Amino acid sequence: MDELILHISNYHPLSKEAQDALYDCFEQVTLSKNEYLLTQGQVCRHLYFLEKGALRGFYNLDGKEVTHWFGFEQDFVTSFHSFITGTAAVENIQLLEGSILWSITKEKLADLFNRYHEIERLVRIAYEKYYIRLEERFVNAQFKTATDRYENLLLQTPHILERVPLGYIASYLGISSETLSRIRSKL
Amino acid sequence: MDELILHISNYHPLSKEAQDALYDCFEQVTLSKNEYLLTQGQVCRHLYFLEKGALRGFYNLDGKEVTHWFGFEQDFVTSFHSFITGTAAVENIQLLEGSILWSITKEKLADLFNRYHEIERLVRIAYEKYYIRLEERFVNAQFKTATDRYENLLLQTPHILERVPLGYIASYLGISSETLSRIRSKL
DNA sequence: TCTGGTTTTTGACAATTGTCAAAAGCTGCA
DNA sequence: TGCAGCTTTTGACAATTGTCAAAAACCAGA
Repeated sequence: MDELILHISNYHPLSKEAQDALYDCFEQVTLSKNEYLLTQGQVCRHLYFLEKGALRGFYNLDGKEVTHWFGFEQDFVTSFHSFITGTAAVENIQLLEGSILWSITKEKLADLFNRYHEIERLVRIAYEKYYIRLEERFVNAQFKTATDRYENLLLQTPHILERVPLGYIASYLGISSETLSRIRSKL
Repeated sequence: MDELILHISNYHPLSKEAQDALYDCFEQVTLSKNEYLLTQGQVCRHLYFLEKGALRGFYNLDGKEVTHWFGFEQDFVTSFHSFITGTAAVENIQLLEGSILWSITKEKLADLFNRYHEIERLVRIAYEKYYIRLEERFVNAQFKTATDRYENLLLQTPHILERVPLGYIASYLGISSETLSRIRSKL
C-alpha cells in the first residue's frame, strides 16, 4: 500500500488527509499465477493497483485469444471500458505471475473524488499519462511494420520480454507467433 | 460558445458560476480551409473546441504524410502530447474546411481547475470518453483487417466519408489509397 | 531424471497489402 | 468552355505477413 502512495506522489502529491482516505478505501487482493481477475461478460467494478506481479488483458476474436495489454508493478489496471460504462467486459484479465494488488470500487472512488478535489486531480493527471501511452501504441500499431514494433518493444519495454511468453508478446504486437519468431531470428 | 457550454453539459452539468468562468477564458478563432492550427516543431499551448468545420492531424513519416485523426463539430482538439508535456509537437493540424473554434490556454485551464473542482471533473470525464474512443481505434488498428476497418468506419462514422478526401481516409485507416480504392470497389 | 505437455521454431505455401506507373475522373478558375 | 492540377482508380508485380503442419526446444511435476 505504501507503494501505491509513493507511486502516485510522482503524479501529484497528496495531503496527509487524502492519503489517509486512500488507505481506508483500498483493499489488498492476492492472486496466484493463471487465476483471473476478471472474465468476459462480468462488469468490472474495481480499479486495481498492481504492487507486485504481472498480468495480461485478452479477449476472444474468432476463437483465438488476443492479448492486447500487459500490467506490471506500479500499473493501474482495470477493464477500462467496463469500469467506466458499467457494461459487461469483453476482455479477460489473467495473472501471469502470483501478484499483490490493491483494489477500490468505483463507488468508493467517486466518493473520494467528492471529498478530495486533489484525488480527482491525481486521476485526471494519471489519465493524461495513460492516454499518451495509448496514443504511442496506436501510432505504432497503425503505421509501423512488425519489425519496427518489435524493435520498439526491445528499446522501450524490454522487461516484457523477460516475463511474458513469446506467444502473448506476438499477439500484443499484432502479429503471429511465427512472424515474431522469424523477426527475432534475423536480429 | 453556447455550443461549447451545451456540449459539455452532456458530459457533466456546470454551475452558472463555472459556466461564466468558462465564457471568460475561451477566445474565438476562425480559420479558413488549408490553414494550419499547428505545425510540427511548435509547442501546442491551446486546447480547442471545434464549433463548426473539420480538420485533420497528420505527421511526416519517411517523407509521407500520415493522417491519424480528424476533428469535427463538438470535438475537443489539440496536439495532446505536446499540450500536456509542453514539448514540441510532431504533428500538424490543418483545416479541412473553414472553421470556427474556441481556444483556451493551458495556464487558464489550470487556473479554472484550481477555482472550480467541477471543471476539473468535467475534464476527467471527457478524458474517459476520449480514452475509450482511442482504445476502440487501437483494437481496430492492431487486430482487424483493412476491410473490417473500412466497414467499421462506414457503420460508426460515415460522416467522415462525406467530408474528407479518400486519400486522407486511407491514411487514417492505416492503408494505402490504392488498397482503399480496391476495398470500396468490392463492396 | 524422466516424461508429457506446452511453447517456439522452421518450412512450404497462400492471402493481404504495398509500390510504382499510368489512366481516368474531378474541380476550380481563367 | 477548356485547361491545369489534384484525386482516385486500375494493372502488374513485389514485399510482408498469415496459415497449417511438423520438428525442436523448453518446462514442470512425478
